[in-house]
Parts: sequence; structure tokens; C-alpha cells
Amino acid sequence: MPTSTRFAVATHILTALAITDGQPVRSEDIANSVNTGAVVIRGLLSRLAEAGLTRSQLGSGGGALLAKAPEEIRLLDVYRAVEDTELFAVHRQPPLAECLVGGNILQAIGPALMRAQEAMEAELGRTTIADVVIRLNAAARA
Amino acid sequence: MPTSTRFAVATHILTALAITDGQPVRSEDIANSVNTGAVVIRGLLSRLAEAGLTRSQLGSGGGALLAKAPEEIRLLDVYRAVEDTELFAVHRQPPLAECLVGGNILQAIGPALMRAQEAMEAELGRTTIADVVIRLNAAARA
DNA sequence: TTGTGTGTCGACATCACTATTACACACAAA
DNA sequence: TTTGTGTGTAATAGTGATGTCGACACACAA
Repeated sequence: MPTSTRFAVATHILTALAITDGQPVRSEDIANSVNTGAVVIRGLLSRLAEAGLTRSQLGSGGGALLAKAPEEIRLLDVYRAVEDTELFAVHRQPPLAECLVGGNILQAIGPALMRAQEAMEAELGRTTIADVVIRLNAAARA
Repeated sequence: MPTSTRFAVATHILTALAITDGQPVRSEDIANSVNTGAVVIRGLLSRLAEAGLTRSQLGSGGGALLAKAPEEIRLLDVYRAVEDTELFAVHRQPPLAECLVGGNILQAIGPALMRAQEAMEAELGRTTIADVVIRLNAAARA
């Protein structure tokens, strides 16, 4: 049950935009760093822009830019912008309603799953892109 | 990033075994309640047995049984028994090592992702099958 | 007006997961 | 010992999500 790679790649994108502060970056250049196609990057940038995290400068010399300060972008914001499925999948076919277990199991485990997801999201809310940049620079020096 | 349905179904199985305390339950009967095939149940039971959570009674009148008390089985144990992929996927193709961002991004975000996963698992560790049974009975009465 | 780069669509390959069939093995009951 | 029941595993196929790629219309800067 992995998340998609979108979350990791989106964080990569935002980090790249953060360190070229103010300079637009082309999707193709980002794609190069991520080692994928430009279309993948544009799709993610589209979602990030919709969430108010990035904006695009059209025309020659254009590219993507951050729409907020790196300190104001939490990993949780990134996660919500690009991931659209629930963390915990439940039964594909609904369980047998006539059964004591089947008819009530989803209600019984729902709150616990909700709390687990909230705990994860709360943790993601504690890290910002600025923090990632700091760690990135530390790793680069090592 | 969804988890597979295995976690939810495995919890369903263990809950069913918990409420028929001591009586073996056939995989086919469980499959009926879950609304899937018996082989799916057996595959999960195999993993649960390997993790020491269930055991099987062979032969006529046999079936699956809990190997521990419901109070001693945490949702975290179930999660670890049946889910085998990482919660957060990273880049499928490794990013460009020569790039400042590409070469260090995984190290930079790794700790944050680890903390998020640990927060989720800690929360799953706080609920047991016995708790689920209590909630199940409450839901059934409502 | 020209060139650059974005944004989006559609087709295709790939992968994980689920579902299903089939069959050998183990055990209990008679 | 024989018979029936149920488990455990392999093999296969179908399905949905995901990532990859090519193409093209549109917007903007120079």
C-alpha cells in the first residue's frame, strides 16, 4: 500500500523551485533532475498550482515559481495537493450486510483508521519545504 | 496511496474469529462474510499464522482459530503481517545524482517520511482486536 | 511576428492487487 | 483403514491505478 511517487516527486519539484529563489524553472529542466518526462512534471505542477503552492510564468524565459514562501509550504499541503486516494483502502466488494461482522466491521474499524491517518498528517504538517532545503544543503555538504 | 484491502480484510477475519471464541471457522464461511473467494482468505490466514496471530485446525470440523487473546492483537500487528510495501513510495527512477536537488532529495525528505509513518504505526498500536469487537457490538446494537 | 514554454489530451506499457480454478496434503471421524 | 473435509499453494487471468510518451493548441515575451 504505497503512496504514489507523486508525493515524493512533488516535494522534489518544490524544493528545486525553492533553491532557485525567484528564477523561473522550466518543466523540462525539473524533469531532467527528477529523471522523468516533462509531462509528468507539468501534471504535478498543475495540481500544485491549483492548491496555491506554485504559479507559472508563461512565454520565453518562463517556467514555474513558488507562490508562497518555503516556510509556509508544509509537506502536508503537498501531500493533499497531489494524493487523491484514501490512505486505508477498505473492502472492494462490500461485506455481507446480514452477517454480524460483515455488517458492522467498517464502522467498527473506521475511527481507528481515521486516527492513524490523522496522526500521519499531523506529522507531515510539522515539516516545511524550508526545512527540506536546510536538510538538503546539509546532505550536500556531507 | 492507498493501502491494499488486505489490512481491512485481515482485521475482518480476526474479528470474526474473536467473536466465535474457540470455535474453528472455515475459510469459506469467512469468505462469505467478507464477500470474496476462500483462497483470498486462506492467503491472508497464511500470513496471519506466520505472524503468530492465528492457527489452523485441519481435518473435518476444522478451520481457523486465534492464536492469541484478542486483547493481545494490535492493529499494528495485523498491518505488519499483511502489508509488505512501504507507506511512502519514492522516485521510481532514481533522480539525477549530479543535480544538487536530485542527488540529495531522498536523504532530505527521508526522516520526515519516517516520522510520519512511525506516527501512524504508533496510533495503530493503540487499538486491539478486542477494542474492535467492542465497537462492533456497539454498532450492531445501534 | 516569431519563438518559447505551458497545459492538456490520448494511447500505451507496466505493475500491484484481486479473483478464480485446480490439486496435493493433512487430519478427523467412521 | 477408508472416507470426507478443509487447508495450503501454485498458476492464471482480469482489473485498476500509475507512469511514460507523443502531439498540439494556447499564452506570453522579445
